[in-house]
Amino acid sequence: MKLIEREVVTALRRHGYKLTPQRRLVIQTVVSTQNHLTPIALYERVHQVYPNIGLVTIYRTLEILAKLKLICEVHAGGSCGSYLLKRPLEHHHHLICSECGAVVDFTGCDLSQLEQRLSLETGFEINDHLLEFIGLCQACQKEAT
Amino acid sequence: MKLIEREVVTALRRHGYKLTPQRRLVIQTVVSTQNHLTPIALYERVHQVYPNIGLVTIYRTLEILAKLKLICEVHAGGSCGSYLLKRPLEHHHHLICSECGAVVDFTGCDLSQLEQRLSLETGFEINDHLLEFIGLCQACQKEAT
DNA sequence: TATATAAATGATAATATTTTTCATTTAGAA
DNA sequence: TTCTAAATGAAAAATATTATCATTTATATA
Repeated sequence: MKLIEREVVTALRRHGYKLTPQRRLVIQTVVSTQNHLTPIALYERVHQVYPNIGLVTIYRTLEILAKLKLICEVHAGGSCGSYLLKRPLEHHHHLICSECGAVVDFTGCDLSQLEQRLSLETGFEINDHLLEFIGLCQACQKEAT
Repeated sequence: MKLIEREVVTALRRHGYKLTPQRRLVIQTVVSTQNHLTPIALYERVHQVYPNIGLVTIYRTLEILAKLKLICEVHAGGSCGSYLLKRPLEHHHHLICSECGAVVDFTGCDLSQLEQRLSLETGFEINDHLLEFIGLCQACQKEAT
């Protein structure tokens, strides 16, 4: 089992959730893809290994993983409602390929200065932000030629 | 008619779309709110003035306005599928109140340096980005006390 | 290891959202 | 004013998500 998979499993159990074969499979599938997946895409993959699984179980598992902040939702390029493993641990953002859905994480974007400026200018109490870049990954650039 | 409303109307006609009373009302409604609106919220408002309008017309009008880039979609804080007038003209971003849905536009965030860095590091060809801040507007902060 | 129990599952139905279809109406050009 | 392509609204269809509930199962504990 991958280290990161074990971390997810551990987090689940620490919060009192049972580790069923279905959940294990969903986690394995999410861990082993770099792409963002919709619940249905995830279902299709898991279904091939475990044909008896219900789509509801996917939704429920995603809900738990989201609550525990083990996955992130992506939005850019019409991808709302797609999820992606949150490769721990720090605050990070995503660079998304509009063609194949591959996601690269990045850190080191300091928005705090901007945040402070906006707070001052608008009086908002800023709690969170959403930053995504969208483009073509190297592989998809080559294919496009 | 507000200046900005006229601009939207003009853009519609320039692209060969007819200006129906329904479309005019949808536009008026979008122009006159600072909040982001779901198709259904928009429908409810327009419906009060024009009870005969169909929800489909809302969807179709939003589709056109989005295609002409006259409105923006917002995402942060579970607001996917909500729209907002694109107050012209420059590239800008949004600061969204999670309580009341009010949106404040801001410019002057230069991501191009970061974009360049990411391009170099990852080989991505970056085409677009999504940046939103979410928080509480002044009014909602006061109410919360 | 066997048992008890609360939690999880999957089938089904219910809800919600968005799109399609199509007959009728209408904006705007001629 | 007339004509025609475009737009509308009603209805149905397609999608996506959530709720209900009887059955099964993971796991704590005897």
